[in-house]
Amino acid sequence: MTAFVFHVDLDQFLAAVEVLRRPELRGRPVVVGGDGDPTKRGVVSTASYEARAFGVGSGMPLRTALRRCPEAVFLPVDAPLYLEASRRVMDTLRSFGFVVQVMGWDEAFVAVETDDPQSLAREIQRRVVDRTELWCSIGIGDNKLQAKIATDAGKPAGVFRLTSDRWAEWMGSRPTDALWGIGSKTARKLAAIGIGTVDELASADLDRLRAVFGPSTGPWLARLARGEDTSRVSDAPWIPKGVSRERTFQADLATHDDVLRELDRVASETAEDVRKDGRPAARVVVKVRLIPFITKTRGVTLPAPSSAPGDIVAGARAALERFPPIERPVRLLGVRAEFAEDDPPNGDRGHPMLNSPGPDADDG
DNA sequence: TCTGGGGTCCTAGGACCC
DNA sequence: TCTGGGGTCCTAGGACCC
Repeated sequence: MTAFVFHVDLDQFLAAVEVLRRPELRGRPVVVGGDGDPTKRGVVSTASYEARAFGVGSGMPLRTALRRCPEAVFLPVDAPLYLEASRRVMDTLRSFGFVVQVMGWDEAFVAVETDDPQSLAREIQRRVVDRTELWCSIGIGDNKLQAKIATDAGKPAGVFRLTSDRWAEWMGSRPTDALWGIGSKTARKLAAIGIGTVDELASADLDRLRAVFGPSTGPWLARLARGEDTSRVSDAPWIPKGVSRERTFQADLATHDDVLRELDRVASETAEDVRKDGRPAARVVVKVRLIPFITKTRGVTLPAPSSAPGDIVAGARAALERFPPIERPVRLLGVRAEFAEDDPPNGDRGHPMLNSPGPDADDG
């Protein structure tokens, strides 16, 4: 028996769940996002494959999606529905007896032991379809990073293996942002120092990377490019560090009174989440997005950690006063409450999503 | 094309201390 | 005159992910 990591990712998850509820939508372009009104501010959460054929994709403004595919069916995000479908999928994955790490509504890592990973992956897919009527794709890797990247190559409804023996051949000539953790900004920064491909990053000079990206991030980028990841698949319960609420307004806020009124509303929602959590908040951070899409944050540490809604709202007002005078229309307000740190800080910092042991924790 | 909402972690710079 | 050398904490911003 050999250990592998599987990455299981539901295909067009939100759209697929909507089609189960309304079978007449099958085969039609379906776009899930915002409150379902494509003339409002909002973005696409999931587009069905039929909609993708029109150039509609995740993260795209709904107004753009409407222009590209006027005949699409636009639906609001129905979180409770997807959460329930997700729970059934995750329960199905756990029914195999392996450790399952849930990564969101529609994906999970599974730590498996098998002599035939392809067959096991097909078996998992089959059981998920039988129990939930939802199709997933499965990436097979020696670690989470490899498995995560493998999944996309198998979509839809596929199985793809990207283990260490195949890494360099499959990834080497791809652009650096094909790696999980490198986005457009980092890719551009890498390109500026002559690193365009995964191969080039894998063999890049570490001191150079340290100088440009910092002592921790630099070497980590090189490890990513080599397909290295020592983090474990963990089913430990997730404990949020804070809670936040934010609102983009359909019409920008023009007056200070409007801003104050809406800030109180958003802060009250955050306060309600704090109350539900049960832990007191230690710090409150306000986010303001101005026209044209300029985002600033200011925060305050509360005099003492508190769960009282009045204290959260007062903290938000105090944070707002730390901004320079707001002289442009406001398109978004957000309020985040951070809980007091009970545990000592984790010295094993790694990738946000990989939860890896970090730069100093192993041989590198 | 005019860009949601909810998160996490890393980095840099200033304050402060010895 | 030309300004130590750390260490830690706090804050704002950047980047990324689902």
